[in-house]
Amino acid sequence: MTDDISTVFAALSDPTRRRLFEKLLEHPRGCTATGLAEDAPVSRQAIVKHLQLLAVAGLAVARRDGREVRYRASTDAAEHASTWLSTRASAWDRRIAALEKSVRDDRSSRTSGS
Amino acid sequence: MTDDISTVFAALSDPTRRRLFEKLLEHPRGCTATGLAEDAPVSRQAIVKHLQLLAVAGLAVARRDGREVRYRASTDAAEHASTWLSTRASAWDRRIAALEKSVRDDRSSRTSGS
DNA sequence: CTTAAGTGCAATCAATTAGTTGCATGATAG
DNA sequence: CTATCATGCAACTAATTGATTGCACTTAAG
Repeated sequence: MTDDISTVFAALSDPTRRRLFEKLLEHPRGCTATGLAEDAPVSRQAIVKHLQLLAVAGLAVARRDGREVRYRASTDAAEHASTWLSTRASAWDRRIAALEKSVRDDRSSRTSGS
Repeated sequence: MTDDISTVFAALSDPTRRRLFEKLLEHPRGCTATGLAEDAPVSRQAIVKHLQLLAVAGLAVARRDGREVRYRASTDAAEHASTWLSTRASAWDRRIAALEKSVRDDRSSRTSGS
């Protein structure tokens, strides 16, 4: 799972982490782990680990500011993953269309041949 | 993780599963677990479990055909996840633009006020 | 300086997960 | 019918993961 896109999908597969990511998206100035832990049902340490995972995945960036660490969202990885998905979805659509066309062609050639 | 989109991201977070998904995308007619296991480094049972996870996530559909079960790709879940990501990425872009604008406005008002 | 707030590190724990193996079941070709 | 091929089911293992707790470190505030 040391793969690049694997870490992005893994990070997003956890609801707590998705909620954190969305919290970060709402606050362009960034959030601290302690602040986020205040209205979360889990401990600060759990939040910290989630934020670090988001950072490793490229979905968040950490920056030290005095005695606090502010995490802010980063959308490059999200866009990359989104593209990965939509590329494959449309490749599938093309293949399905080609398959249906070949079925039609096959049927019409057999019809004309008989 | 019983969440809907969680299962999609979790399914895609595993490289073996992504490779299977891409194999399915290449074969509109579908593949069997046994066939896929032939050129995979893991056992048939491992493949079956991965395919079942893909199916639960909505990335694949299983259909019985005689004594074999053919799995074929399904892109609804992929498109849903892709949209989830791109929606948030663009929301972030809007917020950043608004923040930068407010910073500009604040600076110009202070400049004109002094 | 002393205190308190925010963070970092490490050990621990329960649950989940990717993988294996062995055997049972079901459908098809001779 | 029988042999065979593709699945299905179940038990088991090792590694990973989400979460906790306790304590040490650093920075700002009184």
